This record gives sequence, structure tokens and C-alpha cells, in this order.
Amino acid sequence: METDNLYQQRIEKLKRLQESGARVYERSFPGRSLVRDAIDQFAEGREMCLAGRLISLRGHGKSVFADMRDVSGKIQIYLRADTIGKDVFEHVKQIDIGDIVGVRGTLFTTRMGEKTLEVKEFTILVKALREPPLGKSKEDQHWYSLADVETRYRQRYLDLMSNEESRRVFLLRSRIIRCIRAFLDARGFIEVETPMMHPIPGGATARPFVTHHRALDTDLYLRIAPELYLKRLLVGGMEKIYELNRNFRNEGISTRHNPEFTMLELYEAFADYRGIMQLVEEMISTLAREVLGAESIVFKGHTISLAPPWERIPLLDAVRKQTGEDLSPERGEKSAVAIAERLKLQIEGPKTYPKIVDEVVKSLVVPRLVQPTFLIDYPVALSPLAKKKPDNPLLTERFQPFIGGLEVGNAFSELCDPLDQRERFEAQHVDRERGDEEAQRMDEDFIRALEYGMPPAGGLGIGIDRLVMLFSGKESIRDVILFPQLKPEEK
RNA sequence: GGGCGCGUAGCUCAGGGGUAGAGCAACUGCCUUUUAAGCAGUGGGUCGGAGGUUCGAGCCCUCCCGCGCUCACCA
Repeated sequence: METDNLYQQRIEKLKRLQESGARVYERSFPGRSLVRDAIDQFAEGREMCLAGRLISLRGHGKSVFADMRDVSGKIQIYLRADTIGKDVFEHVKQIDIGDIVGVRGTLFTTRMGEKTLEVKEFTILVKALREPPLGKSKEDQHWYSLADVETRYRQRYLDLMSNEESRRVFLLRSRIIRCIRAFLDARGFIEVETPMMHPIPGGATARPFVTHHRALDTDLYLRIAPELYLKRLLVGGMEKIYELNRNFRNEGISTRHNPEFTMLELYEAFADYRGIMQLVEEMISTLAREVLGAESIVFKGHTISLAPPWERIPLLDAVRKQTGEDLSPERGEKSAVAIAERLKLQIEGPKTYPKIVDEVVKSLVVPRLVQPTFLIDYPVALSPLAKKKPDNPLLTERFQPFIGGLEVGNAFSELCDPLDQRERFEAQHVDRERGDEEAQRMDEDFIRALEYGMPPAGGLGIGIDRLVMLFSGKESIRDVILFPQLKPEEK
């Protein structure tokens, strides 16, 4: 017999099953209950029909105990030759860990007190040809499971099979997203979908992915942000809107960055950034209560309270506090360059004022923002889509929320003055000419939309992946994205 | 791209110049209330790859590949 590897052994078992008339690869298994219901509504002698994957086998000659798991939980099943018949028991002898089976039988309690289904009818629904990397477990103890991070990311299905923690994270992610939708829907926001393929990439400072449309013979860009389209909807009279979907940025991959990531963007007409700040505090603390059952989280060993109100610090004050330096825009770019040198900051490419401010904030200020904090009032040069502050035209009504040292969003009172917007794009164009590839591009169609009149509005973007990281305590974005971007696998 | 670390059986991991190991999984036998089932036995490895040093290399050296962390890049 050819049994020199695990795969061949299973192929042989499959053949034996098929030759003995067992039906494997069934179409469906109607009428099954969830394992959780069998446990929760347990009654001695109750008939139950269940289906799931076998995760553990304990053979005893003419009987077999097995643990079977479905989406809702795990239950022990008991297969006796006497009960299911000699012929079917021959099939039982060919089962392996990983097979998916359907069973019908009656519930009973074993001598050891475990709720168990004694099987009367047994069907192999799917024969698994590969061995799942399941560990051994007893109650809450777990001896080993799939640990290799590359395999966990590349073959996420194995990770989900093997690691309870991984299942927990992705269920949490789903609950967070559902809860965000419910929160916004309850406040009168409507969900919209705008293009993922843009003729001009806009709404953020980032490098785009390029693709080509054959029939139109034109390049298109995967969107880096939906912002400019959502604002067009404000012009059209939609007043409270949100979009919850993917953005794509052709930039580095890190524990905090994936090339495609999920963003919530929302706009509320007749609101400004102050109103949006309250919305953010309320939304995230509500999420925590509803999803985690608490208003605090633990991230990187810090206990973080999400209860409003969050601290609000003007950006330049935060810089002054951390570095003693004054990066006010009126002091000019030369002053900023001198500060960058004093602080020994390494800046790639052109040392523009926005880049320096960005770098100082990112490396010296943000890591200290552990408790929820809004940095507010960003210099206009960093914020080409935000409305200027009435008392200081060099600053904008913009804020970013930080939690656990992670930037989780970006928001502002939206710039609705088309003439000002045109000037901002032109200023960005100058940076672009100086070699800043991420500077934003002129979008004439967007300007035209603003010229028809966009109501005053507050807008917000929230990085959903980072929010899930915070809520799940994961320090890598790859642990909260089902299929994170990896190098293609070699043959 | 730089720095640090890792790569050994299907899975989790030991072994750090002298005959490739353990637990689980698998296979054979026994076993009809076990549960990390048990007992007896068996098979399974180009030690990531290629060179080199050595009488002898998972082990030391060089290069390469893959992965992680980190710095850079990047809201």
C-alpha cells in the first residue's frame, strides 16, 4: 500500500470510501442546527442534526469519539459500531481530522460529564486531503497551533481554522464595521458608493496605483481617497453621507500600512470641525461600549480611556511643548529648515515647510499621544482641502485624532471657496514641480463643482484597520486584514 | 534599500563541529463512555538554496532566497 505521505494516505482513504459506496462531497446538508444550540438547549435524549469539521479523533476499536466544530462552537460526537451499523462504521474508520461531516443522533452526557451527540446517521460531506494544522486543546488551554506568520497570512484559512484568537479578531472587525454603520444610519447619514477608479487621483497626498482602460484608451488611478467625489455629492444636495470602503496607496508596507486599506469617510453639511470632533468622540466611545462592553482599551500595555471629551491641542502648541521650537507658518520655510537641522531630522527629498512640520509631528509628537487626543489647527500648507481659520489664514480648521500613538483619522471644515481651492491646488502644483510626488493635483472638474456652491460642511476620514488594531490590541495591521499584501509566492 | 533576527518531519519546537531528535499528527495491532484517551510497534528529513573552511558542517564563513521586527519611505 502506498502510504509514504499524508496526502497519499488520504487519497487512499477517499478511494476506499468511494469504492464502498460512501457518498463524499455532498451537495448540501439541510436541516442542521448549530452546535451552540445543541449545547445551550441540551436535553438528554434530544434528537439533533449537526454538521462541522472534525478537529480531534479518539478511536476505541468499535467506537470513536470525535470533536466537531462549526461556526458557533465545538461539540463531542460519539460513533458506535452497534448504533450506526457495521457498514457505516467501516466508513467511520476512514475519517481524518479535517473532514467535514454531517451527523444526526441523540444528545447524552458521558460518564465524564461531557455533553455529547451519539450518532445514528453519519455522512462524510467533504473529505479533506490535507491535514489541517490544528493543535490540541482542552477547555481554555491550547498546546500548539499554526504559528508561522507567513503561512498565517498567505493561507489565512489555516490561521482561522487553527487560531481562536484570529477568529476573534475578524469577528470583532465585522462587529466594529456593523456598529459604525448603525451609528451613522441612526444619525441620518446615508451610505454612498463613489468610483474606485479615478481619472485624477485626489483627496489625499499619496502616490496612486495606475491602471489602463482599454476601451477608453486612458489611464485610470485606483483611488487614494473618495473625498472629492463625496464633496461633489454635497454640491448635489446630499447633506449627510458616508462611504466605507477601500483606498489604495502605492507606498511602503509596514506594521501600520497596507497598500489597500479600509477608510470611513463622512461629510456633514452645515457642520464644522468642532461638530465632527464631537461625532468622533461619540462614535468611537460608543463603538467601544457596544463592541467591547467597556469604554477603555489596552494597547501596547497602556490602558486608554476612550470616554469623551478627548484632549484638544493646537498642533503648533504640541510641537512647542515637545521640542521647544516654534514652527508657526509666519516664521517661514527657512526657520523651519533651521529647526529641522537643530532637531536632527532626516528628511528625504525637498525640505518644504509642510514636509518638515509633518516630520516633526510624526516623529516627536505623535508617539506621545497615547490617550485620545485631537491635534487641531494645522498649517494651511499641509491642508490643501481644509477651510482657513477666520482669525489666522495661515492655519486651517483641521484636526487629527490620535489614540495609542496611532493616527486614526483626519478631518476638517471643508474648504468650499472655489477660488481659494484653485489657489491651493496651484500651490500644490508648485511643490509637485519641486519634486514632491505626493503633492495634490489640480482637478478642474472638482473646482467646477465647487463653483456651483458646496454648503459649509465638516468632513472626516477614519482608518478602520487602525481602529480594529486598537480594539483588538494588535500591533500589526496584517493581523487585522484577512489577506494582507505580501510578495507573490514563489513556485 | 540599511540594521537586527529567524528558516530543522505535516504542525509546534529542541539540537550550536563527530550516527538528525521530541511532542502532536500519520501508519499497523489491541481497545464500545474517551477527552492533550491509553498500550505496543512502524514510517517520515536534500536541516531554505548555492558555494567555501574542515578529516568531518543543521552547527563556522560568503553569497542568494523567503519571512518577521526596525530604520528609511509612507498621513
